[in-house]
Amino acid sequence: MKDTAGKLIEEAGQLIAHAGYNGFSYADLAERLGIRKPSIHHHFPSKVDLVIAVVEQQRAAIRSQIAVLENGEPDAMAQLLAYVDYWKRCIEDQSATFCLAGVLAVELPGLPLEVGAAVQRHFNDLGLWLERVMALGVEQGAIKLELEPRTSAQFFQTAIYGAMVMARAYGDPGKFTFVVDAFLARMRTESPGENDLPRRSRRDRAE
Amino acid sequence: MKDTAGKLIEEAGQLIAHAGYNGFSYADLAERLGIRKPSIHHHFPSKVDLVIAVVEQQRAAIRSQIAVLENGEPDAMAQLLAYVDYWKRCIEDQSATFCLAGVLAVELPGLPLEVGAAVQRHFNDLGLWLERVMALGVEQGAIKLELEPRTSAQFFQTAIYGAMVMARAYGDPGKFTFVVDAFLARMRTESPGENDLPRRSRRDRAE
DNA sequence: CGCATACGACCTACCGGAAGGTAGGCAGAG
DNA sequence: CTCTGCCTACCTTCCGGTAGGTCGTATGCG
Repeated sequence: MKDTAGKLIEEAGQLIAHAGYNGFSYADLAERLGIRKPSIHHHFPSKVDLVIAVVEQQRAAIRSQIAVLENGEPDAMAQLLAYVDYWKRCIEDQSATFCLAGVLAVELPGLPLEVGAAVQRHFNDLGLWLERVMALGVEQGAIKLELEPRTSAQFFQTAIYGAMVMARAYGDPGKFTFVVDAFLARMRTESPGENDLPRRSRRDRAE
Repeated sequence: MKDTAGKLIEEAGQLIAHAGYNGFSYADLAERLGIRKPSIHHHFPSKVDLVIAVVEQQRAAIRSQIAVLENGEPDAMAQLLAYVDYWKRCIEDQSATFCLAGVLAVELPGLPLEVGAAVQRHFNDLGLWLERVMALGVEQGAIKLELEPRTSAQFFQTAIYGAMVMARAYGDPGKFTFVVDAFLARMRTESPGENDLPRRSRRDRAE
């Protein structure tokens, strides 16, 4: 039910997550939408415009999701799990096997400057939110934190993106879940089972 | 003092690490070497051949470095630190701001199959070595390991590549060192100085 | 030794196709 | 009557790759 511009952003996002900025063309995109190549220019004058729109849309989506979590979910660990579960689902059901901003970040030195700037804004948003969640989690006693919230947040972000690289490199989506779960286990306070929080179930299924 | 084929592999490696497979061309490469574009085909018939050669050369270099470490350095933690220090130096002095196989891994779904296979071989080599080192480290009591060596190795690899993504995304090479050090700190046995094993010297120098 | 041959490394010139992008037109809805 | 959304036709530039030639050196051999 989306308009063409929206579909363009959506499809472009998938293509970027698949093979990066230089890995897709207006021709690919046009074919997916069932329109002609120059029609894309009507919505996005240049490829740079399009890709920036894609990143900014992703950023907006995440920001609004963060807002929902921060307003509706008081528990820090539950917020983190919601975020992690989102990516677990995306990666395991193949609907998105990598964060598109992550792909762009890796090829960032070769990207147009404005695209790079948008990517950095995305990472900043995410990093700042994680910092808030970490601080909250320590306060709540759900997260053990021998380090400062800032450090833990960066560490967590590293684990997420590193796990995506691993899943790609080994061609095994399960690797993401496996690695991220191992990380979460270490981050929790000791003996999480005896905590005040209900835990859904065991997912640690051997790989 | 390298021959042209060697220079091509070296320069291509830098270009790939910079912007990925689709982010460089034979024209770029020719300009760097000061030769004409078609001359490259004399050494590497196709771009796929060239890139595979680059990955395989990198892989061979790492394999031989691993062999040196495993024969000459009995201490597991010291082996890990040597590996980490290598990347710290490369990233902080900007001589290589990302593992080229890592860049290729991220865009793997859009790569020629043979290139993807070479990239996976590289990751396998690295993963298997890390597994051996982890097992050795636990045996030596230098690494605390509530998880199996296999899991810890994957976790470590995740941290390395995740930290590279972070350094790129935030445009800050220091982030790599920062995050990796935080990871190493968590991985070590508590108060490593009071262990049963003699440790050569303190290398934990704060960042 | 002199000389032919062969080969490696590079060159110029060129190809078909795909890249991102432009110009201008046409149909339908407000 | 205009504006939006799409079209066809076309442009320039760059892509990876080919064909074929030149030069220098190394080798084989009478």
